[in-house]
Amino acid sequence: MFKPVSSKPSFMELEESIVQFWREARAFERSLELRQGGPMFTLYEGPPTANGLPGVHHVLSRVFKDIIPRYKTMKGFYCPRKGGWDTHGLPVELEVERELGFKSKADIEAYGVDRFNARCRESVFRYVKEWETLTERIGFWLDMANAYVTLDNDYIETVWWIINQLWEKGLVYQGYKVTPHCPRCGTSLSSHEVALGYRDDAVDPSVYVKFRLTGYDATRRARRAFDNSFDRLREHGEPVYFLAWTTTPWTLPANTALAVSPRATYVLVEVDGSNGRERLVLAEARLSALGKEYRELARFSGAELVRLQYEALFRQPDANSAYCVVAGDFVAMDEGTGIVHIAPAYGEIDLEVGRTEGLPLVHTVDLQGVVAEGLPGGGKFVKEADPLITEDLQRRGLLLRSGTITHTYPFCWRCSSPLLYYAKSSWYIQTTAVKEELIRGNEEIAWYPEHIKRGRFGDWLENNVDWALSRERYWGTPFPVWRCEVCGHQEAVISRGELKARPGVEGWRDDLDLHRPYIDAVTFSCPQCEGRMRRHPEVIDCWFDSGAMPFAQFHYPFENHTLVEDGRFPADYICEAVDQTRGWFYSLHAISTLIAGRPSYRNVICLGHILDEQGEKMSKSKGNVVDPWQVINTYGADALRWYLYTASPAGSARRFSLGLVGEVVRGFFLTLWNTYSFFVTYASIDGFDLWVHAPPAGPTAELDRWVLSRLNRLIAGVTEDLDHYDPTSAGRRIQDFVEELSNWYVRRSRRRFWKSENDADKWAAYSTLHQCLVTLSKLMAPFTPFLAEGIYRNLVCTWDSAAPESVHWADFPVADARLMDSALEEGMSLAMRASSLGRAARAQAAIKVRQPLSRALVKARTPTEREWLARLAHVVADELNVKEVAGLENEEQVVIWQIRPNTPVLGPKYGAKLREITQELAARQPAEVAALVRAGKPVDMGGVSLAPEEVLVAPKPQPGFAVAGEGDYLVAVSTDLTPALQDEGLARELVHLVQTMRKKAGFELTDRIVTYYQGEDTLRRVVDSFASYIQQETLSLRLVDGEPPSSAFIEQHKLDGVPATVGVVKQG
RNA sequence: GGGCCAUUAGCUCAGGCGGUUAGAGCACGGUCCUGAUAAGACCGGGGUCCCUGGUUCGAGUCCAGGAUGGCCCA
Repeated sequence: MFKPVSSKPSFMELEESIVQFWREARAFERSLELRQGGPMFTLYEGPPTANGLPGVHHVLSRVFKDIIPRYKTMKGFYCPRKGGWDTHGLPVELEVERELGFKSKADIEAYGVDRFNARCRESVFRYVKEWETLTERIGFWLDMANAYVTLDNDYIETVWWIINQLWEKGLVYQGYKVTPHCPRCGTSLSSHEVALGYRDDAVDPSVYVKFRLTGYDATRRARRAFDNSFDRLREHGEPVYFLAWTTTPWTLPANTALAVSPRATYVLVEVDGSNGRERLVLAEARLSALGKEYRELARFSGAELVRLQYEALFRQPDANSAYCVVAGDFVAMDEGTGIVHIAPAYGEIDLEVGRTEGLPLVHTVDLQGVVAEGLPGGGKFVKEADPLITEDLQRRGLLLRSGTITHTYPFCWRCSSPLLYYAKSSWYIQTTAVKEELIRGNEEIAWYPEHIKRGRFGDWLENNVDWALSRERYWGTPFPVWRCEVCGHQEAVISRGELKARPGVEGWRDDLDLHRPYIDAVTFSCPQCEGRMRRHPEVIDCWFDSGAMPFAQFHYPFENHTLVEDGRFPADYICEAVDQTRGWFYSLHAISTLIAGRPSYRNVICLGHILDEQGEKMSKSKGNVVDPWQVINTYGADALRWYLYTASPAGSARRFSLGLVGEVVRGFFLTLWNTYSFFVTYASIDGFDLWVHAPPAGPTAELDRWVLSRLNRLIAGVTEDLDHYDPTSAGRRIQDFVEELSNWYVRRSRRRFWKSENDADKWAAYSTLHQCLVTLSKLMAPFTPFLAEGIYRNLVCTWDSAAPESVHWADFPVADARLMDSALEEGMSLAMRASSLGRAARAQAAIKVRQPLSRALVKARTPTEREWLARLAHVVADELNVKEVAGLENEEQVVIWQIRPNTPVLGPKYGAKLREITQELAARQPAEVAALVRAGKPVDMGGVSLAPEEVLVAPKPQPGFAVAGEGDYLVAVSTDLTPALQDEGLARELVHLVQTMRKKAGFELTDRIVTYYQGEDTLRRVVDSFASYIQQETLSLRLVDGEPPSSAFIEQHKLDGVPATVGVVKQG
């Protein structure tokens, strides 16, 4: 019937055999086919890049992606899951560059863009086999055979279509913007890339520079208001300098303005300088920046300084432009001098100021970060030029002081070059145009954990800036805008077909790879003049690729144009780690809002990161990465999955180590497995047959009704949790149930399984346990698909040929409210507590449980509890090995309250009087004092009133009892041993001994034996009076008083001090 | 510098709306139980509930400020 189950399972072997079964049975495909026609449930796979090996953090997101569709499938949904691979982007290029030993873009050009991109294309699938193997082994059901690939021409074509749509709406523009630029990689970095490279310990120069006051811009200066500030500044002597501060001296040659806070107070001070006394202007709040003594000469508001002019630090080609002071609300008073140096080419705010003030934009550094010739440090990289520029200023007396500062500064996350904020022309998508829609759409998305919605993601949307789309690189989706080299006319191409059909097209082939350099060669005639249209050479941000996947994975709208109507858009569920808030979560949201005007996903689990044992982020550079295979090969994929689901909530960072996964196996899997193995073993021995023995009308035994009530409550709880995308709570519930099932239901039911009569009660027990285990396998199927499958197939498919062959094809259990009985559950919980306290009482009296006792008394709190106690008395009696369980009305029956003064408290308070109080207290009626104290009332002692905490009350068992209490509960066991009880104890001792010997002798569970014994009269008497009990328990056909044959397994023992020789012999 | 999250026993984590003596598992020590169990039961040691202040009759829980860590943004 059931296949035998080892009590020492190898989860690895089980899992591998199930991988095999799934392959042969096409289990995943069938699970889809069976639900075809059901409501659609869509998962979007956030595509990984296969140019590196998968780590534990990838397993984390993959198993969380897996569990929800598995659950939904069992709930009747049709859940196709299309895989995907992300293949473009700077990281890929950098990896290849490193392999080739390249140092700059020039190396790539020299090597050949075609060869370079070919290597990129190869590298992104380098580990695809490893990814596929691991994906299958961890039980992530995903259609990898039809995975989308971002480098496919079809995929690129959809991206082109999207950009064309935005182009037509006027949302794509080219603008000057200051972007974080990597001088080595030669490209701008997206904000999410910049975020990867901040360092808190960047050491940079800190220089205080003097700008010499020369005059004021009379043309634009309001005549009456401030016309005397120039004179007032000069009246104490010249020269006068504005003092500004910077950490990037290399930007000083590009300075075209100084900014002050219009509302702040500025002061003119006199200090000792390199050339004697000199006069400086700076904010009053920043006087400490001088670092030396000063004498205040005059005060000005910031507004009074506006439009004053100063001498450029370095001679510039257009030095006739005004170098003047401007007002800026951004000027802060927590660092620097309150006067901010403005270089519009090298700062975001600077550029903005330049725009509003009409300042010239001067580039003094090229895109490789090399300073222009003719300037100090000319021909050198900016960081090498910094000290040379500083020295030059020093020599010319324009430096107040210089030093270094340790602060936070961004570096290129891949090559570690310091990023330069650099104004250059770039393509943008005007996402700010749909900011309100982005925010409104976010309201429709359910985030888990919820705080991400209004917090991290919501804030990000509130602070939305236009998406910098273009990258001056090679390996990426080519930017689909062509420009006429004669008249400058520009167009965004929609598709391959449209491009091919352009008049005068050259360089086109039907099998053209749309990547660079091939697409660069495609030109066509300008529709507006005689010129030729050439493509802008940029590629696009690879985040745009990933965000385009809802459409591009189906080559929409060129194919699958019904995907919105048929439910493939939007996704019901996506899941990635929290770092994707600004990555994929955003790119998906932005693109679908721009294109479809609505969000592309309804539910998101946003995972926390995996940390190592020390709580540090796992990273290759730290070398603390745990290889998932090590975990799988030690404990199995299900153990890893279970740990990831249940150890901490999905959104929390979780510490990870091999040992923690091991605890899952020991604490949970083995408990479940042993219950399962127990069932199979005994059901097989007894010939339990569900067709014949399952009770027709459901269980009647209290224990069965109890466990089924618990089971149905579990089903309801797990369903609710999973409906709310909370596998963690669901898993913990399951864990708690398994604990109860094993340590209460099975333990309490052992007698029922072992008894020799095959009555209805026995079959009910088997049937109930079977039902629990099968239901558990279904509940656990989304969590631990292998273990669940193994248990299910053995418990169901072995006898029911009509049942689904895989648990993953089965329906998820539905809770039956009629089977839930909360009163019974509470009653049983009381029985458990009484048993636990009773055992504690026995332990206190040092009487082992094997020794029967006459009775236990239990004090309950309410009449209802007393009633339940009466009904479940047999359970408690059996558990405690007592003949009778009765209610306890009056505690004094079993307990004497001992009263002591709390001397450490009373001593300091009453001093010498304490002796008197002690005597008086001893004279009082203990029960009366105890009642007062336990009720929290003071004890009045003629003149002195003792507070409850000043009197210690300790229960002491009455002679003949042992007690244990907790809260208002109290359990007492009678410790009086009658000769009859002692004999029975001895009988049980003997049974235990024989059982142990059977085990030692290596007998099978069902072997019948003959037991020989030799000893004193006591022994003989006990064996005689308990013969049938002993025979039944030990499966002894006969109990023989006499010497065992030499073939017997024989041991000498002392049973409660009574010497005995016992032998056991197997009987055929 | 700003935002979000976290901080409870050696470790991993629970602790709806504020309520009396703050819990579980693992680990540790002891005792017991066991013919399903690699398990289980009982007892014990182990706590500044991150800190400070506030609200309240009462704060692990609410509020403010701060510290530390993680993530994100600058």
